[in-house]
Formats: sequence, structure tokens, C-alpha cells
Amino acid sequence: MNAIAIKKAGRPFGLFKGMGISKDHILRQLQRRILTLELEPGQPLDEVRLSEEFNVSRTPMREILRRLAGEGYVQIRDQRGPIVAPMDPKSMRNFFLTAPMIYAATSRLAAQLATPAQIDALAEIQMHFKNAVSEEAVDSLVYYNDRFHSMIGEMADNAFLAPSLQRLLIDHARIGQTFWKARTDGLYGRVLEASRHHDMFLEIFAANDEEAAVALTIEHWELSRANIETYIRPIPLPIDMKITG
Amino acid sequence: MNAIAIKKAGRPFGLFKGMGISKDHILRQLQRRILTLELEPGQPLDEVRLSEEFNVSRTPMREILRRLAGEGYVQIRDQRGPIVAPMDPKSMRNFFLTAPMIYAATSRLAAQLATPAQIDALAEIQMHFKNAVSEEAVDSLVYYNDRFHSMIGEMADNAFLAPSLQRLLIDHARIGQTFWKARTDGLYGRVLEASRHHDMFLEIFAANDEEAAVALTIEHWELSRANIETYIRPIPLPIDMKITG
DNA sequence: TAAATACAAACTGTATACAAATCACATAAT
DNA sequence: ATTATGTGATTTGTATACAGTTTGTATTTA
Repeated sequence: MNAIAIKKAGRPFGLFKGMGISKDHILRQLQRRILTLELEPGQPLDEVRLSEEFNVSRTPMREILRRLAGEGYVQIRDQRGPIVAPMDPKSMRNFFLTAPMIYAATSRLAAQLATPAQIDALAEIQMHFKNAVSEEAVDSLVYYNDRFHSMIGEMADNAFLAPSLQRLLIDHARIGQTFWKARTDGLYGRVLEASRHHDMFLEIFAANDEEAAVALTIEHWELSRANIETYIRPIPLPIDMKITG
Repeated sequence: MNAIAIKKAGRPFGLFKGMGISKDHILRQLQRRILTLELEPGQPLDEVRLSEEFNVSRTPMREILRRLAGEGYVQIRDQRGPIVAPMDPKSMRNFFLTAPMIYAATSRLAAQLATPAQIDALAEIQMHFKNAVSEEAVDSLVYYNDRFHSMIGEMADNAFLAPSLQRLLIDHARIGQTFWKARTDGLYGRVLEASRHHDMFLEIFAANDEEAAVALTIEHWELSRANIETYIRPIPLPIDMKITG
């Protein structure tokens, strides 16, 4: 029994007891890193390094990675390390094909079923979102936007819709990161518009107005889609690139 | 090093090398047992018993169970054993709400993208399905029906739609088991009708006819929905149940 | 008799050692 | 020069021991 063995055997800081607490924490950390692109699509994830970083053994870390795979955050290939879920052109195309349908269906159900407690929770998330807007903090913006729409998914209370929604939100967040960080023209106004939509969602859900919820969802989606397109297909550089000086 | 230790340490029969082979086998076995209701909704699953049955240690068995959880076959509760994914009234309602939309979208994409190789694979599954029909083997019927529709999901080639479809197909198979085993009136004719639909799917996919695919999907769904309803809401027993003899 | 408590058994979660596979790189062959 | 081949290092997969929880049962107490 050497010093290292003791340090590793006993719980390093003896702070948590349920032990599920630390696992949940690790899970959320990794989710966040993936959504913020701190961990990039396709990037390999080393079990050993991660387990050392979070002070757990490989066994629970592997379980966390498998769970993240089940949720669509990572991809696990046999006998080769896990990687952050990649984003290829095919997945982009499927994203644009699928998102409107799933988002609209989710909003409709959420409008039907929203409870006051859930609306309160949604309002609190929106508060954080507005803070992020005023501070122009891109990571927070993306994070609380994801939380906002995840919460709508929770309100829809449909286990058959949830897994598709979750996967869409992962890629929506990652796409958002790239174009919000690019600071294209009129970006701030677009963010304000999105925030206004969120406020309207709150009112609509409180009134259980299904049709309005669907209509707003489409509008919100179109805004997001337009944002992405201005990033993907920007105004080209001047063709005559004579260099002066 | 006693006899048991040796028996467990060395690979019991030394038949598989990639080792992923046995894990995939176990995964499919459990999937099948869940779809056929051999493992009932809500039933607890004991890691130790399962790992002994399949001659692996608990570690890989736990990974398999986590993966099944990710696919929606089982549910894992913290510090309490995994259970087969339950089927409560809420999930039934959500099933009926969600299935038409997801099925229709999947069929549309499959019609767009179907490759000859995929259509061949689908045709082979349909062959097995027809065999099951003529043999009136309920388990096989349900199994190859699931395979048929899973294959359509594969053809749609959309990672955002797939997870929702998969969860719907799990419960569709399990519901199918219950009503096909009940042998309600006119059951055989209904099965033949479903089989005819499958044949039509093959033609439609070969012709890349999107609209026809969607229409047939709705018709196929309505047939299935009607079947389930005759089981759930059967013709009541005679009200005057005088017992004679 | 019913509720509460204590104890034992069963089970889940984690750490660690070892086995097997993959990968990277150097060397040899065409 | 480029492709094969072999070998060591790195990494993934599995078995197993042990620790921590939960659960069922028996016993005690009101």
C-alpha cells in the first residue's frame, strides 16, 4: 500500500456521499464542453486522461461516456476511443430537414401541457439568457438558449419525441457557437429578436395557445435559419483584391 | 487458482476473438427478449444473473445494459437495478400522438434515398415476414415486422429522426405482441393486409415515389391503430352473465 | 396487532490488475 | 521511393475484489 494507492483508494476529498453526485457533475461538465465547442466535433476523448482529471477510475468514466453516447453527445467505435459526435455535411442537411417538424411538434405539446411550475422554471432560464445577451457572453448565450429549448422539451413530456429533440439541440447549440462567435453584421439585433421570441413563448405557454406556439416556433426557427445562412453564405470579399500600400 | 477461477478467466469456449461479437450477440438477445415480451415491461434485470447466463463478467454486462438504456429498451435508476422500459398509460398516449408523424417523415426520406441494395435487404426481411405469416408464428411476425420498419429507418439515413423512430418501434412491437397473441376476430386477414402493404412499400421505394410512400404509411398506421383498438376496446361480454349448469 | 428498529443478505458502484487489440514508427523488401 | 512487415508503446476491454446502498426479515416495543 503505497502513497498513491492510498490517495486513490480513499475518496480524494471525501466530500460527496451518494457518489452519483460526482458522476452527474462530470456528465454535465462534458455536455457543456461539447455544446460550447471546447471539445470539438470529432475530437478523440481519452478515458484515462478524463478519469484522472475528474478523479475517478476508468470504470465510472466509461459509463459516463456510454451514457453520453446514448444521448448523442459522443460516438463510440469498437476497440477505438470515443470521439465527440462529429458534424459532417450529411448531418447538417438532416438537421435542417428535421428541426422544424420536431420543434413544432414539441412546442404544440408544451403549450397543451405546460404547468405553472414549468413556466416559472422557463422564465428563470430566460432571465439568465437575457443577462447573457446584455453581457454579450456567447458561451452563456448558447448555453441558456439550449436550456430554454430543453425545458420546452421537458414540458412536452413525450418520451418518443425527446430523444430526437435532444440530438437536434446538441447540433443547434454547436452551430450557434460558430456563427455567434463570428460576429456577423447585425448580430446583436438578431439576438434581441430571439430574446423577444422567448418572452412571447412564455406568454403563449401560460395561455396554453397551441396554434400560436407552433406559429412562433416556425418564426423562431426561420430567424435561426437565416442567421446560420448569413454565416455559411456570407457577402463575398471584393473580387478585385488589389493590395495597396 | 481454483477450477471456477480458471473456467471464468479463460474464455469459456474460446470461440470468438473480437469479443465484440459476443457483446453484440448478448445485446441482440436482450433486445429480442424485450420486444417479444419474454422480458416484461417494468421487470427488474439482475446484472449478476444475466452476466452468469451469458458467461461474461459484470463489467461488460453493465455496459450492455447502459447501451440498451440509451436505445430505450431499459431504464436505469440510480443505486437500484435496471428494469425493462415500462409501458404506462402516458407512454401509450404519446405513442399514438407521435407515431404517425415520425413514421411518415421516415418513409418520405426513405423513398427519396432508397438504394437498390437497401431495397434488396428490405425484400429479404419481407420474405421472412411472409414465412412467419404462413406459419402463424407471432414472435417471428413481430420480430420481422420490427426489422422491416427498422430497415426503412436505416434507409431514411437521418440521425435526428432515428432515435425517436427506434423508441416508437420498441413499443409498437410490444403492443403488437399483446394483441396478436389475443387472436381477436379477423386477425389473419389483418395480417395479410399488413403484408400486402409491405409489398407495396417495396414497389414504392423502388420507384422513389415520396408521396405514395407517405400515403401508404398513413394507411399502414391506420390498420395497425385499428387492430390495437379492437384489442383495447373489444366487444363486451354479454351483460347478463347468468351461470348455467 | 401494528409500528419501529436492527440486522443480514443481496445488489449496485468503484478501483485496479491484467489481457487483447490498435497504433506509431522503424526497418526491410520490392 | 513506396509499400510491407515487425515490434514496442499506447489504449481499450474484461475480470474481480471490495466498498457502500438498499431491501427484506426478524425482533423488539408500544
